[in-house]
Amino acid sequence: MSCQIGHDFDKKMTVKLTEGAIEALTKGTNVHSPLLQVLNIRRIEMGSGHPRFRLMMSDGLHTMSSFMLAIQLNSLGEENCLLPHCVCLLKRSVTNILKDGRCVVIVLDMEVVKSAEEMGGKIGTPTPYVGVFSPGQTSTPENQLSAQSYPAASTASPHNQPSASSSTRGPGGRGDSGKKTPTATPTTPGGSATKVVPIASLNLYQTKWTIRARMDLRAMSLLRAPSVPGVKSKGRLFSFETWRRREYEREDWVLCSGVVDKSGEIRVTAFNKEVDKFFSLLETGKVYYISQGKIKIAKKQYMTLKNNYEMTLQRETSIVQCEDDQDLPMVQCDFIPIAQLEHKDKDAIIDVIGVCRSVDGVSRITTKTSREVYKRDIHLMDTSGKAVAVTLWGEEAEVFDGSGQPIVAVKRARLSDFGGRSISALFSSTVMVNPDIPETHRLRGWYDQEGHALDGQSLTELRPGGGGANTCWKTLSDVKTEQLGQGDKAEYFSCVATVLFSRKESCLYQACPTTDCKKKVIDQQNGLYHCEKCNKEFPNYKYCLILSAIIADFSDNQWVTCFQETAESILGHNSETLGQLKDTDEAAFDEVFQKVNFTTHIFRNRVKLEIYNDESRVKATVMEVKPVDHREYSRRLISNIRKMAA
DNA sequence: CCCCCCCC
Repeated sequence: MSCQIGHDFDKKMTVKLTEGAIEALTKGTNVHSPLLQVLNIRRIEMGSGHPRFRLMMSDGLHTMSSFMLAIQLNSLGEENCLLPHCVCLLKRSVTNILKDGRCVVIVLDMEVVKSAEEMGGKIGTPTPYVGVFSPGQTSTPENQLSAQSYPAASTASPHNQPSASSSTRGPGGRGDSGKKTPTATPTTPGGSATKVVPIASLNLYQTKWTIRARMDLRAMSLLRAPSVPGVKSKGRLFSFETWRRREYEREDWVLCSGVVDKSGEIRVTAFNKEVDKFFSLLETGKVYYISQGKIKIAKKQYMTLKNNYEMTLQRETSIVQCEDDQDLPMVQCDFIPIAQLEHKDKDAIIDVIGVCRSVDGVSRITTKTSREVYKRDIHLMDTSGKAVAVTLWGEEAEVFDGSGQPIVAVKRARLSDFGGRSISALFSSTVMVNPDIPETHRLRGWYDQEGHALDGQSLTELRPGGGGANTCWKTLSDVKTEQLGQGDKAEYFSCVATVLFSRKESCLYQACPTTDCKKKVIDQQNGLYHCEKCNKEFPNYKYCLILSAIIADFSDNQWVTCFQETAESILGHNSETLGQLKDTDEAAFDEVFQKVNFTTHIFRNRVKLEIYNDESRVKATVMEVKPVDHREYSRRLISNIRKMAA
């Protein structure tokens, strides 16, 4: 049947919606990418959590208003892409049947194919769908769904028929029965309510249990693994927040979290379908009833939570929010004062908290197994005046922002003996920036009042000269007295130095226009330029830089050569702009070089003995130019003074 | 069903 269009034939589009799709979605039968029309959209504020968008959709035959946008699609709602009457392709969704039989379709991926404007009106005369609900239910599900209840509850599977509503009862015997909401009454799919048991009592043999536990989603991590049959993939670590920002992708997903109650904690893992189903329903720090999870023995080597078992979510698993959760503890940390780390064993799993007083740069390293990974050390100090380096990995290292000296807590990190004592964040660690706990406020007050003035003694021994682990700090006179770079191979050092002079003459050259080729071209005097490296002729060239400069610190000065990137960052302009200035505005070009004088930077230099016409001399090339971090620089100077005084 | 936490 073709769709019916309204009265205004000349303005409206003809679109055939997927009639019967709503019935199929609620029944959990297969329906492939149905075309649906948005009839209404409503934003629901969720208090502390993300707002949620609820949609009334039509398939031309029926309407249903319990479509929810998964949080990762919130931008569609926020950016007004889903206006009433637009037509959408529902690419991925998951249907959840609530305890009382109401049905919620979580929209995981959806594309607007016709805008509201193009459509102009409602297609056909769809009627509210009432098909699958329990006998005796008189009203349509949409007017019963409350903002409080729908995101909290999700039953086992899309195919689970909502027959349990009449036989549900509370988890019995707990102190929460008085204020129970309808969502806080978990049942198994069979309809039998199960007893709430402590996490510590979970075992391999009993399957009819319900736990009531706080979701420690801050510990949630996701592995995304390309599904290549027969190939065990390494996967990749994502932080919870980062995943939320990502577009949903058709890949294998694994989700880990911890849940805790008074008796203990257990690791919870979900895979693909269950990730789809539960991920956008769960919130950090909320309490849920969980039943019908699969209990397995945890592998020792990956056991960082205090439990010999772990749980995998499966098709039958039910997770239902418990609103009345005051009695359950928040996720506990057992912080060890940094000073005491000296006495702890290597490889101990510990919780640590401190002021992040400095942050090293992010670096990309190659592991023994040729894996590339980001790494970043941050330095935490606590009221003991002791400090320690904490290594963050992967995306966490990449995005970490230490501005404003935040309080950083790391739960379940591993103590390492590298450099004396240091700490490494693990897959199962939780890194919290300014967590809202008393320790944070105590440390903040201490640091702002007195701690900031402390030099702080680090348990992590830095390499001679201080600074970052890889940084070899030298004064310019050290470089000469130590005869750095005079051997066979090049040597590298860093210094804080000031530009005294930079040579504007012949700093620009005509280079091959090919991307990544910086070879000087030969002007053929016929309008063409030849690149010997690419062995090609071009009608054009680009400007590149070789800048000679004198840099100086208090001890000495040094001629250095800067190539493209470092020259650009010293001069503060890109080579193309400089080339144009040189050709069009000589005075402005000169001024650039004037302004560069007496600017101070961190230089990382390469020194190597080079031989020209039987004469050898050390040539210094600038590899990297960075702004001076005065706080860190001062600390290093103080530390050097101490060493000299000692 | 993941499972790796790496490097200096």
